[in-house]
Amino acid sequence: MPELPDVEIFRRHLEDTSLGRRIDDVEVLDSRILEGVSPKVFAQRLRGQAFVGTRRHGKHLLVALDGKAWLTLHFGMTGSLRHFAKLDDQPRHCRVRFDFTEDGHLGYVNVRMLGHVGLAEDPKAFLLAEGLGTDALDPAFDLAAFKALARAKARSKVKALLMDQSAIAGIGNIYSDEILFQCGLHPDMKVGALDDDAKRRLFEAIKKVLETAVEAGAGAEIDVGRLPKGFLLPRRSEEAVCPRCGTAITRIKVSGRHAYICPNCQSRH
DNA sequence: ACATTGACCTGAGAGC
DNA sequence: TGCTCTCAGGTCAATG
Repeated sequence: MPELPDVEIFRRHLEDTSLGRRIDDVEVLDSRILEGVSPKVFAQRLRGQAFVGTRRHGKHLLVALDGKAWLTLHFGMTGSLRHFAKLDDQPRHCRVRFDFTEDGHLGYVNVRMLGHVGLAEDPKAFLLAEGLGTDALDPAFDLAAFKALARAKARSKVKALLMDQSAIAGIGNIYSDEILFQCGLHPDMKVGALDDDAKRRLFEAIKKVLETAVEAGAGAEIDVGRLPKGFLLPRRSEEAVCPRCGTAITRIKVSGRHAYICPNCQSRH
């Protein structure tokens, strides 16, 4: 679930429900999710602080506290964020719970525990240490920047480049498939084999697909029913057919991950 | 410099 | 009902 669009939606959910709220207490329900800090210190540092701002970079969410620290959140494959009113409503697999002095609780939920929650002094230094490339939706990431990346990563497969967080931050398995489907490129292609027009189409698909997915997530999560009809995303199965040409969708393995493609629409040229 | 594999975790769903 | 197997939207380390 949590690729850039999902994390952006979590960010907005936090802004809508929890910004300006003061933390009365913090409950760490599973300490394995914490990175670089003990539950005791984590709770001590947060108690009495308020959430005053948010920042997303790729799949990472950072939350500013009115002290100088930042809360850092990464969601792995199954993480999410949910505000709830009463303790009775605490979602399953809630690993960290922020209890506000008023207006309920914010839960960091994560089934598979692949993800981390921590504290950072300085967001820039934190992102640098994580080794992340530019955020895929950052306006500074433009066609020229993408072409420069493509030159540097000419020997990678296109799907691997899209998912490489040190190159472009925010795209994972699902959205890399969607982007490649939308611009008609085969995931197995070498980046170096893309001509100028293919690079431009790929770059435009990155922006378009991610923006469209964020728009489809006005609620707390992406509603696949609100995605355009031409999206592959709701059709990730081998029983599905291409929304464009009706050819059977197939599953192949690329760079160690399963990719769903339309063998008719996605060419190697 | 790249791809591949397995490990980290838990739960859902399929098949028996 | 319950067992076993496979799979999953992320990342990291080890290996080829």
